[in-house]
Amino acid sequence: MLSQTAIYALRAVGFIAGSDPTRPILSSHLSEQLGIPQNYLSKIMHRLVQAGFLKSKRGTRGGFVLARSASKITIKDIIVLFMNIDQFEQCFLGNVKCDGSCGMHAQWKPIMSEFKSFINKNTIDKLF
Amino acid sequence: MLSQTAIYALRAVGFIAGSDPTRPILSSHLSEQLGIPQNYLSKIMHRLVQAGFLKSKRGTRGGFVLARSASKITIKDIIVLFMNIDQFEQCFLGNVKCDGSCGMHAQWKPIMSEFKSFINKNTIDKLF
DNA sequence: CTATTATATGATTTCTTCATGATGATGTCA
DNA sequence: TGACATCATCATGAAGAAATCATATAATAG
Repeated sequence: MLSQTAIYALRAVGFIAGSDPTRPILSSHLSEQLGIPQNYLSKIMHRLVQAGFLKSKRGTRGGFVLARSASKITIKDIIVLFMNIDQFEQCFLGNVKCDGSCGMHAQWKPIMSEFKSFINKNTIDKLF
Repeated sequence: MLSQTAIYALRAVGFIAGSDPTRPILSSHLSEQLGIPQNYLSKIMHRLVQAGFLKSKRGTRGGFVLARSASKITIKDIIVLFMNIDQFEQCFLGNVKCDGSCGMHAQWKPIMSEFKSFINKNTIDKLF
């Protein structure tokens, strides 16, 4: 459902959201606590900074902090950075523009609606 | 959600289930109609034969037919052949053995339950 | 028996995702 | 200033999924 990378990103952001906001979190600390390969995580963090969800600070007492309130960042915001969200619009057998004629449509649509609503309404302060 | 290969397999099986059962379906015909690379499909078909869902016949008037009634083959039966179904048991952030303590568990579980029930109760005669 | 029609299958290539290692750049503090 | 801490970036590699190529094998028709 989610790519490994998206999962890593959500875990990392969630961890930061659950920490003392006055203390930057080290990339190495995240890596250790969450079991994410350090260098790989480093790139993920960088993308999160560039996208404006985190702020990074180098040097002593550096690390990562949230760039905005955790309750203002949805799970979906993070997911779209790391995976193609079009797949959530597809019908069961991968048809992007299913007009409802496929036999599964009526049953499949509500399941995906639930999922989309789930990632849309939940913010990262609920992750931990 | 589903791997490309699983989607191909379901489309192929669904197509056969919707065809005249007295006439074997050619692999080349499936490939054309469903837009699946021929040689790749050939291997998928072979796995379906080995697993007992299809019967194959070579030579003139050969092709593939269902080995048993379409209403006796669930979508899940096909899926498990082509992807690891464990991922459907995971909690939202990939934790296989989430004890319910994660913040998302209560919301996530019913969504996955719906999905699992969906693939379990629907048979391939409903695919077309 | 042989030409034709099909499926079967192994080897190889390509693409993407995930991961690692080494090095560069920058901020802090004594 | 200089040592160190920390993020940033580059370049490479490993693994799996997807796709392709080439060829083998089998059944049928005539």
